Amino acid sequence: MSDEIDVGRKGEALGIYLKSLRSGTGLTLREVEDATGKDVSNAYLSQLENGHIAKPSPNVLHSLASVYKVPYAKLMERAGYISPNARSSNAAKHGRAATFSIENLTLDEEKELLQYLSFVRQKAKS
Amino acid sequence: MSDEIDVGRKGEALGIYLKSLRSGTGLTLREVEDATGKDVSNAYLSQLENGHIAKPSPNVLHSLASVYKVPYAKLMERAGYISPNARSSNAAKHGRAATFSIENLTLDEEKELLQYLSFVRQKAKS
DNA sequence: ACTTTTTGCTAAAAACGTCAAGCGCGCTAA
DNA sequence: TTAGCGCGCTTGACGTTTTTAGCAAAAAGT
Repeated sequence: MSDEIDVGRKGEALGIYLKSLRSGTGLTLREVEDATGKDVSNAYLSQLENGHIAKPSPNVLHSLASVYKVPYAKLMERAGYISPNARSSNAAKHGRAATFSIENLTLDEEKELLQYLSFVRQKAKS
Repeated sequence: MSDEIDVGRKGEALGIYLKSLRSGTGLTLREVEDATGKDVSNAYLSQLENGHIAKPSPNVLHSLASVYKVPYAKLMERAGYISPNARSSNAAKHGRAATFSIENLTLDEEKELLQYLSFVRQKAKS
């Protein structure tokens, strides 16, 4: 269909956002690579910023989010992992069986989880 | 498009749990396959995690339980083999600060939370 | 000027997760 | 029994992500 070198399109929004974040800090690609502890290579980050990757893995997004100091969920949203107004058709609650594997949480994990939950629910309101 | 996730239905709870367990260890599908001694193929594990398998065989669950170092009965329970209340005291498995107020989660919220937890845990490694 | 280093970037290969197709085994019905 | 269906499970792909190795141009020394 149509042409060929139609860059990203999907990852374009994410890419531009990432690029703006980086230039906001003045860091180079390799400096960001180091800042993530080699979690994200400079080459890969370049592909990311230019929209060549549609859906980077959440791990990558998490690393970048902490480097740029933006909420992880924001990057997740731009990458299309969570729909901005994902009020699930499935409004049914099943409160009782929520005794999930959310035992064995560290304090930090619990904190981050609740933070993330509030984000999700805030989204759902809209 | 359409990252709609209404798959499985039955194996959904088990699948998400398995997925969170795996990314908790940072292993890949093929690495888990090797870890089980080729007991569980990577493709099958993928189907498992995505809820495409209603009732995996107990020996598969047993292999995975030993790889992930979780009680075998727990996986059996999630797979629907044994009733949830047929377990010993729920007092404290690991004594962590685990109080989590997730009484009224929707199914989708619960799913997203567990996924997010996976990422957090994988990130926290090393 | 001429090196040397650093920057952003890219092509190719590797690794990843998942899908499609099929095999095998237990079931159920006649 | 035998024929068929259903479903767990494997194998072999396919498309995407991520790594590796390096490129040309700009920057910085000398």
